[in-house]
Amino acid sequence: MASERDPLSKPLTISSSKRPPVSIDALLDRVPLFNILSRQDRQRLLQDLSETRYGKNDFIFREGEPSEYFHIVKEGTVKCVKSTSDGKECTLKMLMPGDLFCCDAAAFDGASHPGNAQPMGNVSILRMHKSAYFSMLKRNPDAAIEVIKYLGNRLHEAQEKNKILALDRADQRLAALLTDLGTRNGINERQGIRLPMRLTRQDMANMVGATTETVIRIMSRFKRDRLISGTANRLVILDFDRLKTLASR
Amino acid sequence: MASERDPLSKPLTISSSKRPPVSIDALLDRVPLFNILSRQDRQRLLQDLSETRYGKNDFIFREGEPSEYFHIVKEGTVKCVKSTSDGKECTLKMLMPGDLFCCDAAAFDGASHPGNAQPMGNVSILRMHKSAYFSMLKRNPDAAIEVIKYLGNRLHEAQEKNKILALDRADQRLAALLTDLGTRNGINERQGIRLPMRLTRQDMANMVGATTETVIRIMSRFKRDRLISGTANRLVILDFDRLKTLASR
DNA sequence: CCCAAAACATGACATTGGTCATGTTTTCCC
DNA sequence: GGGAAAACATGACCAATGTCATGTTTTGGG
Repeated sequence: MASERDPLSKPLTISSSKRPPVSIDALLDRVPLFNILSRQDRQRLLQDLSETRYGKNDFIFREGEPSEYFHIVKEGTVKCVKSTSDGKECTLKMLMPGDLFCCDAAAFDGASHPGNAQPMGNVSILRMHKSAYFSMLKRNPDAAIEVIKYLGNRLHEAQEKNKILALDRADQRLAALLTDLGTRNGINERQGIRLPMRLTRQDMANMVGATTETVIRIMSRFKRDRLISGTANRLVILDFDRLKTLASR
Repeated sequence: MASERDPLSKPLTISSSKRPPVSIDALLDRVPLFNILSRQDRQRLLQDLSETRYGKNDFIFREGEPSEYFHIVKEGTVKCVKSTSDGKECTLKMLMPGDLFCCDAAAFDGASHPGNAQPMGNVSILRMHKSAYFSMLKRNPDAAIEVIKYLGNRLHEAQEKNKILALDRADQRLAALLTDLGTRNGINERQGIRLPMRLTRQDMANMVGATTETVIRIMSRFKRDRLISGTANRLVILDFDRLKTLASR
């Protein structure tokens, strides 16, 4: 189920140590929002985009900071995180190359970021000031409609996750996370579907609303049952179908 | 905190038995999306909008049905529900007069509804075929930007709810629900803030991801602690601040 | 106004998952 | 390649919440 994504996601994924250079043009080609722009508008756009690199412990932005820019992930993985005063964290979404963020309301009125954006490893981000973004949308109703579609999809995702958090057990939530990541980003290998991003038990715990210990216990069970293998750096789904069945009861 | 909403929400809220007639124009005045349209476009819009009434046990649409229309709540309350094969339900959102739904991707490509839309009592819904909606957005980039803002807000709401479901205890989730409803829709009265919609323990359970019994127990405790009073038909928040503190630890 | 249905309530018990403690393995950086 | 830090692992215990059973109160339609 992930095979049709391979040729696209491979060159944009940060691999172990060496990272092939990615042109901005090659990225924009893959993003529907930019594909529909006229040649002229797309040239103008390139003027307004700037690229920034971040490392493991940086913040792209923090919760509460004013939201001034529209962002696109160019390389690497970015996580959207909310945290509580007592140190607990909840990872809302992992953004992959081509994903947009802050394409919404906060970019227009004076609102602030509702959560942190943090790199998972080395990432490269394109950004554009909201005024340039805003005027691009005004010139291109079709682009605005692409943003509406994108936001609609993100909303449905968030609502689906709501349902899972509200109704499912921890093992089902974890199975849903793994099959989702496998479907979106997995790379087919002989043994199964490999997840291309580093993902610790702690990372998973933050994504499914459970403690690290609980996730470790469940992953140990999954490993005993030959559903998965490996740890953070090399996580492979051995039996996608059985995992999927567990997730959707 | 709810006082500034009173003059607006009162005439549009379905009251106990008699419901004052509401003109479509009066509703559209309050919806940012329509306020920015030219007089001419707004006239055209009125041609394309049709009104439908639904009662307690109807479905406005069901999960899986093709998504053909853009909707606006005119009167009453609509709930967005997802359910599982084994009969459990999760209420994602309560929509009030002026709220939009299906303003997203599903309205453009051939996608289907990701959940049910069900009335909570008698409601009146305006709808517009996606082709008319689509062309209105193309003619009015500003309208498209309003939709982007609206969807952005809905996404933030959904993400905030994600965080609450992932990290908070049932009593905190319930306190968060009550203060949220109180802030958005509450009506100030002598004893406290009354919630204007009928809301059973079961309804609340479906909104916070808990069982009816758990919600009954927590509500009994809240009642003993003089945080709230009343049941479904007349629910009053007696101590908003304490409830808010409980919610946000 | 009456009565059936829905909503609310409460207890006993089972299960899930959190907490804390302690130990092993893996990773990664110098 | 060696050592500290991070990640993984497991047990004991307990708090939170689900499940099931049973009973009372409230509501709303005829």
